[in-house]
Amino acid sequence: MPTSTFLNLPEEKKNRIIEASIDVFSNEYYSAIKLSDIIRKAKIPRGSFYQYFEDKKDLYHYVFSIIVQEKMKYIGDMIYNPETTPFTVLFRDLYIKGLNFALENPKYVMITKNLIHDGSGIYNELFEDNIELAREFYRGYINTDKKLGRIREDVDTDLLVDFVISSITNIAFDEIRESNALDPEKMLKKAEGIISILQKGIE
Amino acid sequence: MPTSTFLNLPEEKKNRIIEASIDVFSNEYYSAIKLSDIIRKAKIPRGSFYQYFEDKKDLYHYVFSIIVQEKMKYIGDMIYNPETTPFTVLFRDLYIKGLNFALENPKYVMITKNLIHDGSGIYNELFEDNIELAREFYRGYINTDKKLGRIREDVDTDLLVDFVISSITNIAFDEIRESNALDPEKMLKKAEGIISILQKGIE
DNA sequence: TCTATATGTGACAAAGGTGTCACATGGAGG
DNA sequence: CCTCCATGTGACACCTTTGTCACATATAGA
Repeated sequence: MPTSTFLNLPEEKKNRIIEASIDVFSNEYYSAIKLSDIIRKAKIPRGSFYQYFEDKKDLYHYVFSIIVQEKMKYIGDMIYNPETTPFTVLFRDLYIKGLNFALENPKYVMITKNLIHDGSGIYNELFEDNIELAREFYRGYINTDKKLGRIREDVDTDLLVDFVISSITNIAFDEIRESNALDPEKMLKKAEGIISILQKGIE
Repeated sequence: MPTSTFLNLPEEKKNRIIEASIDVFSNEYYSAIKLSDIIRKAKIPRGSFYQYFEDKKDLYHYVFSIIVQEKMKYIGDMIYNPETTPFTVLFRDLYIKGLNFALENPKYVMITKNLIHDGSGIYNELFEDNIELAREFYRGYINTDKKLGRIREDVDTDLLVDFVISSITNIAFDEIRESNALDPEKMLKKAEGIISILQKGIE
């Protein structure tokens, strides 16, 4: 948690620090991030930083929470009735929504990517809870679909959940790994292909 | 590439260095690996190391190539006729084979995991070519299956290939992330679930 | 104006790693 | 027994980063 000293800072200075952090975070994976770079970019003295945050991790948690909030705000207005909305439709809409958010905030995508591709375990620290929530969320829709006969009863719910989460995560990263940018059309096509396989199988 | 000095070393000493490297590589992601640790474990003087290898990356490439060779030897005897072997069967067998290799060599799994979860780009450096080969390999089977009517013509081949590769990779890592060990039964069940979804879809 | 408290500042010690180099050792051949 | 070359050795100089601390500055209230 940032100190109250930080929170009371003039907006301009706070933003300078947050922007600099986002910049650096999006260019380096977590373990490789150097406070010195952030301090230089934000143009604050070293001593000041330690008056605002405990250390790198503290800063990271804070900045990341800002990003999560923004994404929540963005996705938040999607409320579907499980009874009337099949899981595949929800998945598709959520995917497109996430895709748009990613396109509007490419740096956030890079940050998440750099976070996942870090060996230090910070990823689990930040995501464990969120992922469990997401799982729960999807499980509800899948189970409703099963009851309504929209999904075969013998499909393993947890497996499907994992599959969906990992697909949604990986499409963007594969895309970035290959071209270092997001091509929305390509990604959408990919997502639709996966949904189609999901629905009908390959046989 | 190791120097000839290294290659001419008595087996015992060479192995000590390789074993120490494997040990360290399996406990740290690439960027966090310290030569000092390897040197200490292998009980060789610092100066000697630099007589054998250029640097950490040189050593890593070498040790990794040994692992790849071993895996090739292990998997190598699987030759199937695409005409008579459906893709799903191949996939399943290959998966089980890979699973057994992983169970027999847990350290190698950790090394690969630490490699993937590293932000430095070493992963692409080591794998790019291999992955393209694997893609080509799968594509052949899928296309044959399409011709023989075993897979729907409108399934996107490249997508299916990516999907299969990422599944095969991720099952093990998900498993490790959760329990830090491999539970073969669980993993096999998961793979079969995915194959079943692949075949019939969820509807 | 003075004082107390909060905040700003950057030099610095400490930590921890890397690659090198001058010197040591060993064995083969004259 | 001597020489030469390959190999062994570890102290060390160098670099980079971190977190701290003594001191500077600003602001508000007495």
